[in-house]
Amino acid sequence: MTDEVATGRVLRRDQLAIDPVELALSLLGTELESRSEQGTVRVRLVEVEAYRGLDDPASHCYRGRTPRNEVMWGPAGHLYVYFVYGMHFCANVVGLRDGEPGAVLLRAGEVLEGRDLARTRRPTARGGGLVAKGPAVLTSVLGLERAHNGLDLTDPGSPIRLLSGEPVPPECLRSGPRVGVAAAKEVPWRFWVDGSPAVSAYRRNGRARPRS
DNA sequence: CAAGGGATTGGCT
DNA sequence: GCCAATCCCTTGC
Repeated sequence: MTDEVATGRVLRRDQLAIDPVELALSLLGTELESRSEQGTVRVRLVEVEAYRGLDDPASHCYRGRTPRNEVMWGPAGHLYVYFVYGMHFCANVVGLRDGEPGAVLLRAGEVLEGRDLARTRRPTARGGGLVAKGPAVLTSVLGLERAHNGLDLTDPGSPIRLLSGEPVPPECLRSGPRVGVAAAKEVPWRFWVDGSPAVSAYRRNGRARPRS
């Protein structure tokens, strides 16, 4: 292996096999690294949302096990990728609570490495390749698609890995309702890093609202 | 097997 | 602010 880990170490499965709400918070500040023939893109995660299995009407696995949500039943630390709106992919890190399915949607990140490749993969995104703002932009920038579903992020040899990154100062942590979720819209399971340019605009009723 | 709608985005009004 | 793009999964008949 000639690769070098850019920042921190690859996270272990036992660090991820926790309640998705807790996992969501702990994923802020970690880094997701994608390596391919095209090159490497590495992002610092700054916005995530928890989806917690059988109790959560907004979760994909709320109604039980199906072919699509299979990966959400574990093991933890694997990548759950799904296709939405006929054109976008979204990516999650699988977490568990007492053996119940769950996952954390990755909504946004700051591009730390591979800006040019990021821009090539998502030319229309604003930010000139420096930010991945929105879950579908994030997957595009990292080159994630259907084939990556189920991939183990804790395997050091995996093309997609989760790295420990730098801790986020506690005073920068924020939480609020999840974006674009019709069910359980008051549940504050969206977590983000205050002040990051990559974080989505606050939304209500599924639409963007101007900042006051 | 048909139909509804979705954890979105970017462009246009 | 509004809406089209565009596929697939899930549900229900």
